[in-house]
Amino acid sequence: MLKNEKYLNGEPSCAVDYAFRRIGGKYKGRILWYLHANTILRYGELRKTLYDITPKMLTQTLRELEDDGLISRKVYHEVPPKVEYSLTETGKELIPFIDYLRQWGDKQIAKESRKL
Amino acid sequence: MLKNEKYLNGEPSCAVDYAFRRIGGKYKGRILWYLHANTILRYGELRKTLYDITPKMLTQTLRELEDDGLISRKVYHEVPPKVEYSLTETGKELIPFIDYLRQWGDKQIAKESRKL
DNA sequence: CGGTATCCTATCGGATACTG
DNA sequence: CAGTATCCGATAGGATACCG
Repeated sequence: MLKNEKYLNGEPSCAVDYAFRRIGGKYKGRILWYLHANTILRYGELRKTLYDITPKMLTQTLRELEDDGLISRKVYHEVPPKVEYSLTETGKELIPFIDYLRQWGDKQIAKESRKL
Repeated sequence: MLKNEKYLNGEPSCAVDYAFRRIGGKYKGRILWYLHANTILRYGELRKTLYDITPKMLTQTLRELEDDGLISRKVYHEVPPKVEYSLTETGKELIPFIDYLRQWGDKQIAKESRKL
């Protein structure tokens, strides 16, 4: 398990590293979580929910998640256009972990506020 | 759960974000995982295990983890010096989650290699 | 509505040399 | 052994304007 050094230069050095590369980044965790909570979200809805994201970052992040097979993108060829995002099966497998992390985060935030 | 927008400018916008900030970064996941697998590791042992990390990044990352209460640092005032790192109770709470993520990563890596 | 394009800056992380 | 210090390059992310 240790010394799992089969990947060199640029490749993940272990599965933990591999996974973190796919869900790291400033907004990926939140996007996955919000998609889980709502099943389907449109581009504009994601933008409102993530209120502090720029369109550039939102598009970029959504593309990366799509390329990594964590979300799927459904385009409706209408006017005005409509695009829906949802979790893939692979993406859904990450939800228990994100939920666990969220609970842990809540606990730490509560701890911190008690100290103030 | 959504619209958890009590944190503005610089503060985490939700617990998912909060948690990702603490375990994000290029090496944090691996460090936590290796410390769990070995219980205690010295600075040089971590450096060898993370083989691709520079001393600057290792020290910096360890300090951040320590400041966030995820690991503890024990200094032996000897010559030559000896410093041991281990997980705190709060840090240990993250292990099941990291392990889940690691298994997920392993599965994806296996999937990818089947496609090649 | 759902994006692109362009430009810019700040932070992250790397290389290397040095120290108590 | 366990770090610091300094400098530097890459890249993640932000601001703003525009487009089909």
